[in-house]
Amino acid sequence: MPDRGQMLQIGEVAERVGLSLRSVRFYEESGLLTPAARTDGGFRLYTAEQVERLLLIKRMKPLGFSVEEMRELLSAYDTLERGEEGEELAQARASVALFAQQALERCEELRKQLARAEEFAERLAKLPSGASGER
Amino acid sequence: MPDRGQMLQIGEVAERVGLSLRSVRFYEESGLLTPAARTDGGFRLYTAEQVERLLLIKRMKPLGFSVEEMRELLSAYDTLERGEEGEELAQARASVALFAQQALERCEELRKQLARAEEFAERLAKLPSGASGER
DNA sequence: AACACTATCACGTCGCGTGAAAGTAC
DNA sequence: GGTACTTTCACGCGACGTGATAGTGT
Repeated sequence: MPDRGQMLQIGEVAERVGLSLRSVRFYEESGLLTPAARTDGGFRLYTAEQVERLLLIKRMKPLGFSVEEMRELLSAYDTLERGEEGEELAQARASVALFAQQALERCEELRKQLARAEEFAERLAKLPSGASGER
Repeated sequence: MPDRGQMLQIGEVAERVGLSLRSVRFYEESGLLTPAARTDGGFRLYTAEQVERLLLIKRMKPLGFSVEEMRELLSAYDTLERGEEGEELAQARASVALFAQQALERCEELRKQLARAEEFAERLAKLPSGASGER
């Protein structure tokens, strides 16, 4: 049981991670992380590890994984970190490997999108000076 | 009035552009483009120019502009292409310039996201072989 | 007792997805 | 007259945003 002096309320957490309060609560509703504790009054309290977990979630977002997919991955991740064995371990490894491959594919997609976006942005930037001669 | 032999129905258009039928209709609902004509039975008919316009919309999407913002930009774009003058022209140019700058900023954001995503994907890929020694 | 912070509903938004039921084109 | 394509509702969804109203912490 961590000391409450070490723990952060949702506001501090949200600011450090760069998420809205609503998002943090939403991820909790969705089963991605539960605050380690609550104050007597009911305020959520988070450990440093949970802040890390939120950062991980935030890094996953650009890859376009759904909340459900994140939950799966985080669950497998947890299984690995807890040092499970046998069937559980094998499944977790398989799951993580699958996500890793998908992640690489989505990075590829992101690169394409970025390329198209850059092209578009440049064409836009070139336009306003002389407008009529464009095709 | 273009010849209907030259024009395409929504299915063909969607396939060429790579959007769903629903998306094409949605962009119409949102005021981004109106089909050039309809058949007697009510089928939407699109010109080649409108296909181009849809491609433009599709290229804007990765930059994260809202439909309302797209409408603004397309409107300004149209003003430039129609060779307006005076006040209208000035406003349109200003608008396009603003969007151009925002587009560049969002490209910058996209690059950052991609970088974080790549880092994440790599870490994921390295994980499943040896799991316990991780941080 | 003032003040910022937080709690839980619960409805709103945006960009479509997904039928359903009917009409159209060839 | 079959069948592939299209039409208009209209509700659903994901990932939060946005109040409203009330309780908490110092």
